[in-house]
Amino acid sequence: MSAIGFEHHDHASCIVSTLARAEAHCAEKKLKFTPVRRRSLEILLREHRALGAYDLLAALGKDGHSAQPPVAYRALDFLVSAGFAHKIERLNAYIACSHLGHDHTPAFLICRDCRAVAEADATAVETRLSVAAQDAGFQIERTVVEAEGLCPSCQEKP
Amino acid sequence: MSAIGFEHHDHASCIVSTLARAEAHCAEKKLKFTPVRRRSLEILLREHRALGAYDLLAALGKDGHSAQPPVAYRALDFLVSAGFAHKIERLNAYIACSHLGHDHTPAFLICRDCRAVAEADATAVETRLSVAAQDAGFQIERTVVEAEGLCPSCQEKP
DNA sequence: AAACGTAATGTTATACTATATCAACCCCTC
DNA sequence: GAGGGGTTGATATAGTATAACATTACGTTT
Repeated sequence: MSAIGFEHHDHASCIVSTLARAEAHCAEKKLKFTPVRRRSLEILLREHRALGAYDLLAALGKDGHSAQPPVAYRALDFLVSAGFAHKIERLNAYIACSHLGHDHTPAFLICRDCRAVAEADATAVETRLSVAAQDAGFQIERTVVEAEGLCPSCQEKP
Repeated sequence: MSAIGFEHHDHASCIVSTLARAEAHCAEKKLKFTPVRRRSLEILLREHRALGAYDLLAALGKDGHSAQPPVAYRALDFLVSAGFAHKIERLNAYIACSHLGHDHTPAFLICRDCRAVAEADATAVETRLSVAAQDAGFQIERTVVEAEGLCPSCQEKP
């Protein structure tokens, strides 16, 4: 498992290429990548951290979009259902997907100090859970795996 | 892994024995099992499902306790930190622990239809995740594992 | 027994998260 | 160019959670 999020990378090009992939995905699936939706994804990518719906809303407001809560929630719902973003249940916040385009079950590593979030792969975890759930007759549709703790840099602080 | 929650059991005796174990645990650890806290656990046990803080609050109100939100949240915080209850992040709700007394990392199976919640053991999941996180330099303190889907009885419905 | 410290509770107010509802608009198609 | 489905705009309100401070309870020290 490799975790994306605690190391540096070329952020500008990551934004551009992710937007391009999102664009392509929408074209292929006949989804409407409208201005609000596109702008919302841009904001999530640019911030590169988990944003609350109201944080997104404020950012949208700054560039002239309507700033009522449903606008943000709709955009987030779209991004999540399209697989462009994930909701972090523990934080009631949303983050751009780090593996856009790949089918995956994400696990999140959440730093309780700086709130940084890394996305890791939880496919193995989900598989294991799924088999076990079957014993109980339960049919899993979605899995939330979130670990809270300290990221590398916050472990060094006092 | 065995999941507790989707099958029938002797509910009355389960409540009594769990309360007794909680009592003993508090005595040993010098924790104060005050009336509100005890009553809150009783309510969670009796309902045997995930309750929102305001559901608990309403139930507390019915038997004369003060019914301001902080009362419920404080009681829930106590129960959770003592290990008597768990928070289901996906539902913003709380449920009495099914394995009180045993040290464990729970996983929850949440039915999206009837909202029933079963508690399973996620120790293996957590171990696996923990090792993997170490590669990223991340130190896990707490893990949330929640699976959403259909419970046995809701799979049979149309 | 009185004074003190700490933890728990009571109470008010407010912050934060999320959705219901309905009207207006856009685009596509027939 | 009329109808229909999906998106957006806007208002209102529901649901979840905590800050802040006053008060009470209780064990410990003196």
